[in-house]
Amino acid sequence: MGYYLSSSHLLIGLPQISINMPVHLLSDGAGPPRQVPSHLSRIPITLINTSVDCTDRTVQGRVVHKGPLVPTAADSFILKAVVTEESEQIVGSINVILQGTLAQDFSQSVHQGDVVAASGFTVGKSPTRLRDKLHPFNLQLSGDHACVFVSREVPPHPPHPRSLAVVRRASAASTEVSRVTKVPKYMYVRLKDLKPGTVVNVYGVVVFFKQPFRTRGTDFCSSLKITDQSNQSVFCTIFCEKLEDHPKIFQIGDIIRLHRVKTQFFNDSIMLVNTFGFSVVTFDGGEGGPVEPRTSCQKFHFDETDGSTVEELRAWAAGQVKMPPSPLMRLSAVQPTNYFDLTCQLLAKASIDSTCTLLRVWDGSRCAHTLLKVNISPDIIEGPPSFSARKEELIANILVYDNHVEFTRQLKPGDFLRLYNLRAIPGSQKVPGLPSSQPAELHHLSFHLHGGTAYGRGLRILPENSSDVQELKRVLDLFEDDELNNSYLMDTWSTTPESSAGAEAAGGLELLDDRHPEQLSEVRRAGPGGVHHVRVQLRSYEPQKLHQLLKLYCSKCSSMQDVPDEELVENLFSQASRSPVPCDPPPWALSGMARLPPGPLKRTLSIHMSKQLVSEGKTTQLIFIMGSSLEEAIQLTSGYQNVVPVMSSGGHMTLLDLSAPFLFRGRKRFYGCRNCSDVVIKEPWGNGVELINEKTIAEAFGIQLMQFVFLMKFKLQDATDSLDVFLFRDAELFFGVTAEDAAANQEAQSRVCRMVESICPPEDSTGERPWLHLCLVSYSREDDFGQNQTCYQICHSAIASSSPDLQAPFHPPF
DNA sequence: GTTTAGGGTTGG
Repeated sequence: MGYYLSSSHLLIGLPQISINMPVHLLSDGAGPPRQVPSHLSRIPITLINTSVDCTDRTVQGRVVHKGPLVPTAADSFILKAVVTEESEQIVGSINVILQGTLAQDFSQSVHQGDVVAASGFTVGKSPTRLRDKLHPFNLQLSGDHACVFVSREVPPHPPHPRSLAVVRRASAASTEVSRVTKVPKYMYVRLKDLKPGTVVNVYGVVVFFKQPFRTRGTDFCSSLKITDQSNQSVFCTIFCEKLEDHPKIFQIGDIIRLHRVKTQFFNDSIMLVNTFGFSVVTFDGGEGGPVEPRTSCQKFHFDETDGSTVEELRAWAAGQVKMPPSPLMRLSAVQPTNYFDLTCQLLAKASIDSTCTLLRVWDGSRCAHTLLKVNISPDIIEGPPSFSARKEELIANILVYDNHVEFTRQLKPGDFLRLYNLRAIPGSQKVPGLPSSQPAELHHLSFHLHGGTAYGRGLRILPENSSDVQELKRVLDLFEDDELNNSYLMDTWSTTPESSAGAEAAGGLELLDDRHPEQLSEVRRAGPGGVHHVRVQLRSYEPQKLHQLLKLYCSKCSSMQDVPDEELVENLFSQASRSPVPCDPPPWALSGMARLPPGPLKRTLSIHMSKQLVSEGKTTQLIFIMGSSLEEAIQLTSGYQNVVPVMSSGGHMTLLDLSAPFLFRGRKRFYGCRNCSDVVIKEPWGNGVELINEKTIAEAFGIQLMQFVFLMKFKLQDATDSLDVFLFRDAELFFGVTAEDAAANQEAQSRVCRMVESICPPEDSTGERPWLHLCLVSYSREDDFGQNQTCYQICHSAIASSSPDLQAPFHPPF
């Protein structure tokens, strides 16, 4: 079936379904969206870039990730999704950013797994491309022309006849629309109103649960206890043969909806057991978060009343003091004898014997106590046998016993896990499988997942899209970043402050996540390895000269350097042209003199072009120039797509010193890393290379391409403390501008400058200093003296300005 | 047309 979503809620003259949602059913159908208007032609995701005209084009693919609906300033919304297109071994994935009512509609009506077609989009640089390794560009959908067509897989069976299903059965033979009229809704019984011997539907907040465990019968069993606004708590037992049919409960406070459970008496109280036609859906219990149903069921009823029921239960539970506290702990907080739940990533595992498996996990924080070391022969370890000394310090060895061993067999290194009711045990322990000559050391803390299911003991894999995993990944990613070992981030900032121009606009900062803010003093107390949401003002920032916040960064050796200024580059060019040593042109080159458009030549300027490219008529693709000034090289970019300045060295053609750009493309300049490049000029178009750009040229010349990055230091303050934080990893997201654009383009630079001034108006201006909602991640790094120091970075936060000036989409003028 | 379990920690 298809929907038409549009930010202006356009109906295009087709029947409307009576679902009370701002979504319009066009026609029934399965497979690829076939109701897409015929004037739209499809463009493969892999071909998307900013120089392709995307008017009347569609991008089609499957929604493999759907992010939360995030409120922004000015009462709007933003939602991010990832769409994947698979065809003939080519797989392309691209980030899709939806705004406004389109984001709301998408959030409500589109599920992960749906096939969508998007049109009316604009193409932008993806600020997360370095991190998510997805497409270098993204699709931006907002405004009246943007729309999304949705198609959903045909469910294997017709839905329950009484259900007002979001997903209706599609008939391949017919495109007739089945209208839904006056469908009876599900009735939900309050828990205190349950009567024995009835089959009911209920909603509740989970106050206790066990992950499914194997019974002596044919099924797995989930045990849980739920409560609701009637203040009654009721025990439930769910029997299902398949694990995927069991409730997906991640933590206490989750919301659960049970359909077709029967009531029965046991021990003088009423309880619930699943019965025929049973189905279950769960939701995160966090107030303000997106209402995303968790189910493996393809077809399930979900409408706007479900959304509000979940919200009501969340709000009610948030005000209940009797709700059990969460046993979740970071490793850094764990004390001897604690029982606790742990969210972590599995790094390696080893089967010790039939009753015990070792899981090596981390959560990015460091336990305050010395941890048990388990020496396991490398040949029984699945995953890396060892890690860097720095990382090993964060790894917890967890011994999993008895009934839980079976579940660990399906785990793979890299999985995100939640372990329930772990025990931290101090002192000497007999570890099974270890020779008695190697007893666990005294006073070392060991972690055990004991046998049995008491207190919900167990473990489960958490899906990557869950918010807890997303948060954990941000912490872990930071640790993995080698750049954080780079002392650059710790260098003293030598910039002298200078007064900037008056602030033009008062901006606001919007966190792409809605949490209760913490105070800076709490953040400081918490130490490294955490994610914090704060409400702060920006007291000052460094550097104050904007061009200095752009750096060149090598992802291979993690070195960072300033972008060379114009004078330095000019000098390198004039040095290279001062010694006109003759040079044998390479055998593949045609050589001659350049005509510089416009204006006369100031001196001899020799040029080299590829014979092959010239023979193919591609005369403007690539030019090598020798003896030119910087200015002349820049002029040549108007006539040639790739301009490579070269010089003669030992009779051979070579590049200028790598402090200079090795390539000019339009306004963009590309630099190579001095440490990691091994320059040999070869034909970049060999081996069937069709495209000539900075990547293919760098590869052919043995150059390690450097990236433009932003790096700033902010001093944040609130009523309790002040804190120095870096803006680095998520800086492009923060500014909504890529560093590469800012490097090539004055307009982008001034945009960033205005944004910084809007959140930190100069002292002498009348502008008020806005309060900013920011997400901070804390991590530990070693300083030059071997001391661990806690650092902070702004993550996952973006400027959402109310100023029209800043809000206008940015289009590079070329 | 319904067996299984029916929360509650000491254990390597």
